[in-house]
Amino acid sequence: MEKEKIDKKDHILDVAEKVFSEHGFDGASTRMISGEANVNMAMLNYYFGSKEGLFIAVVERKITSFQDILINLGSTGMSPWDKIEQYIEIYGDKVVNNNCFQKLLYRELGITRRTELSDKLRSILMINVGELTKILDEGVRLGQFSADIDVAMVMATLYGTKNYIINTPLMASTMLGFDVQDDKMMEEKLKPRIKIYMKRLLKAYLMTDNDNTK
Amino acid sequence: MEKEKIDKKDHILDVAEKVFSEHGFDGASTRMISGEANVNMAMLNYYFGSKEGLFIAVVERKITSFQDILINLGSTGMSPWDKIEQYIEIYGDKVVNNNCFQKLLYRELGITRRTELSDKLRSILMINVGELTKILDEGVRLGQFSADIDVAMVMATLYGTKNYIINTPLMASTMLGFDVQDDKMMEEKLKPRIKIYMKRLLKAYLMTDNDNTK
DNA sequence: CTATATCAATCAATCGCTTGATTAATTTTG
DNA sequence: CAAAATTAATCAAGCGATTGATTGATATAG
Repeated sequence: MEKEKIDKKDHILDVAEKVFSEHGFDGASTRMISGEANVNMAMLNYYFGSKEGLFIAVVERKITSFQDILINLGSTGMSPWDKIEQYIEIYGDKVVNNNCFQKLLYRELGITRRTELSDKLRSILMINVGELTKILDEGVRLGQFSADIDVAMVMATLYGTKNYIINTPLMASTMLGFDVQDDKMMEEKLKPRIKIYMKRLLKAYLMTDNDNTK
Repeated sequence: MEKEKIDKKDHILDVAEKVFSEHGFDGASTRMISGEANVNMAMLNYYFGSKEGLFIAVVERKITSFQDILINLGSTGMSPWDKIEQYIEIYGDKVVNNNCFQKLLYRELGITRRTELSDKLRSILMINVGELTKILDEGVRLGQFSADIDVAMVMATLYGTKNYIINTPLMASTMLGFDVQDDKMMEEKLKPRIKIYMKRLLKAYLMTDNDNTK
């Protein structure tokens, strides 16, 4: 029973994650979620207290899977650039596998209100940001990266490029020429392409001397 | 009177654009909009038919201002790279001035349903995409850009980097070290920084030979 | 020049419906 | 039996939308 309870809660969270990511927090109704999960509507409140509680539970379940990805990366003996490549590898995989969560994460992060929730979401993402900053700064300090790189903007590019593809799949599919929402395509075509591209893009930017002729 | 009528509709559209971008389509209520615009709720339906009609009106009002930005760019005698630089200049300005619209545009574009609306939004954006593709292809053809660039991904980077900053201002502000939502900061610091960064980033990627050692 | 008719604009009131949440009763479990 | 889990029924609140009445300006008619 204890096991079943957990499984049931987990099942609800799976469904909620999907519905939230498809319709947004406001667009998704508790009836939608309970209906799709085949549970009574009252169970959502019974387990999670409220709709917002359910949403937070969805988010918090993912935290751990994101927290410890990059912690160890900083302490290895790799060169800064190798760390970046490794980061892109890990990040590329994570993105594809959790794209539905990523979508919901960044959509709600854009909403102006909901400060309590936004703070929680932001703190999760900031872990990755901080780790990446350290790597980039180290690269500059060691003279392996160009001295005048814009660290903050590099991260905006890394996260932004991924978000653009994940969050506006209809645009991305038209541009790329295949359906980025299709799981098979995603795994076989999108994932490697993102990785190759991001590596080349960052390598060119980080390791090219930018003469300031202007 | 005729003038006042137009101004009133325009005023409603201004308010609606702001409220929609802050709360999303579902999160914004017609009462919110009519209240903030100081008009009777029924006026929204009287003028625009429905909530969705109002939303579409907000979007369509912007179309023209986006359509003809880049049309002429393709037909000038400039080199592909100069066109790209010019594109970044124009795009950078547009972004800052219409960031609230951009936000609402991409948020709703991410929603899976709403096909009618998404199609309209997508068609607007595709105009820019097509123009930029032509420029990049031309650069490759003329041998000024590296032959193995990923055109689609370059565009995802261009649009995605901007979107990341605009759509997740709380993240971007933390990373950049100043409030990207502040109009003054936006104009004086963000705008030039985006332009400089994007030019360097694209220049490095487009004009660096990418050896495929792997 | 009045008087009448027409029309877009505006309003308060209210419609039917959905929302998130709660209740009280029932079933399941240990 | 007692506790936990589950259910159907119900709640007030808020939603988008519609209604019928009213306004004031303009056009028409006598």
